[in-house]
Amino acid sequence: MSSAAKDIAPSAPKTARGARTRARILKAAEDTFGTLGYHRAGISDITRAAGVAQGTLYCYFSGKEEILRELVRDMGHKVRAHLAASVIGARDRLQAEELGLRAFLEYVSANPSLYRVLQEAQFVDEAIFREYYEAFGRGYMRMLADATRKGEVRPGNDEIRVWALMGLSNFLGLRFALWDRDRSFDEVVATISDLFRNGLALDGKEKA
Amino acid sequence: MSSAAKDIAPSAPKTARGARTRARILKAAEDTFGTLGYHRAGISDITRAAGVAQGTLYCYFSGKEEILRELVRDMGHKVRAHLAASVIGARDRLQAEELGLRAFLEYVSANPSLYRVLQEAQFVDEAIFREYYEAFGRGYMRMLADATRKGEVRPGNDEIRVWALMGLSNFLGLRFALWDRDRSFDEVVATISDLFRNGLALDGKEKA
DNA sequence: TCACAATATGACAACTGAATCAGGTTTCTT
DNA sequence: AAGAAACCTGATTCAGTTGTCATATTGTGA
Repeated sequence: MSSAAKDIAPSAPKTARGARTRARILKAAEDTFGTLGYHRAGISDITRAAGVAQGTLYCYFSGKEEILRELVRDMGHKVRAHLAASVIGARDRLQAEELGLRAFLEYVSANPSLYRVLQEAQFVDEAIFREYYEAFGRGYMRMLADATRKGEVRPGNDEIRVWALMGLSNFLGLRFALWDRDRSFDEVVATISDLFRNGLALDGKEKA
Repeated sequence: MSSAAKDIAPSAPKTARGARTRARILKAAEDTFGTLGYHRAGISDITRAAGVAQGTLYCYFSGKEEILRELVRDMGHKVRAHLAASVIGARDRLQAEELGLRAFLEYVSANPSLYRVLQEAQFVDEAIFREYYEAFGRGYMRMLADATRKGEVRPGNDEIRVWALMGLSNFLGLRFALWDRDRSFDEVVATISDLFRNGLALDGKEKA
């Protein structure tokens, strides 16, 4: 595991051309991982899709794993930006949840590759996977705490809630955005909104 | 892809010894996949752990993938049995959810390997992965429908709810049972129970 | 225009790990 | 105890992969 040159990341591109090539490789890797999966995808599949030679890939990445890490980091930024933009102007936390869930479903639907890449990263480099969800969770917890202070949300253990909410979104995205779009996003959002507003139980709140 | 002998599953063991060996291989594969992951685990790792030769594995399985499939099927039965047993005697659906979530967390904690195997199966054979959750979901939907009829649960789109609930459990298991046991299961169950009984919102039900 | 630094090439050496199969061992039956 | 059937072995094969490197190309500043 202490090989000589393997872990040393190649230097960053120094010209615009290099930056462009690096980006092309990254995009090609995203597509290739997305369709073939991380393990089935070979370096040659990626470079062929990018239209570069095998060796070129190693000018910018130390190997397949580093590409995956880069992709996951990238995805973290993009998803968070997309969701953050989507909830601007929400009246309250509950409406923000609706907007956020819809935006997430739309994002997954439009970016199936990145979604798969993230899930597969769990088994390639668990640290980067955890980092993604922990970063996501931190932001989410801050929003819940704010909402609680404003009296929009009942007090509770927000860390647990946040993991529950992330899991919920994750599976809804998998089932209703990635696998089969046999339910409208409206329907999904409405159902979950009802859960957040009223719970599952039929009888009223225990404490008003 | 139409190779001659590859897809033909080897015959089932015909003696007790064969059955024992097959079981040993399966158990070794579970452990090996659990610690190394499906892809990092080699056939030789599995056979070494089982204390058999490489070739022996092919007496009972057509290859690595079939072992994974077998393991996922196995896990489906075991988890469902464990959860079904855990909710016997529940007063109502809400209490059943509490008991079920706790049993799930306990199961994950006690069987980290099988949990990881299931998640990785998503990228090795998506069909078997879907099958697992769809089977799970069907049973779950039936229970929700019953509970709705009994007036324990508000009417709603149970298919969507079930996927949300499965995702929620999945992430809570990952974070609080598999990764870090830094919160008691009591705390997790109580938080989710509150969500199911009262929702997230502070103000009361829209319709009493 | 020339020099030279960055970028790109692609054949290939080195390696990996799944699957095979000819032959040995154990267990059962009569 | 002999014979047969089931079971097990593990060195070897082989298809496929990664990462290397000597060489070629491109673009830029003096």
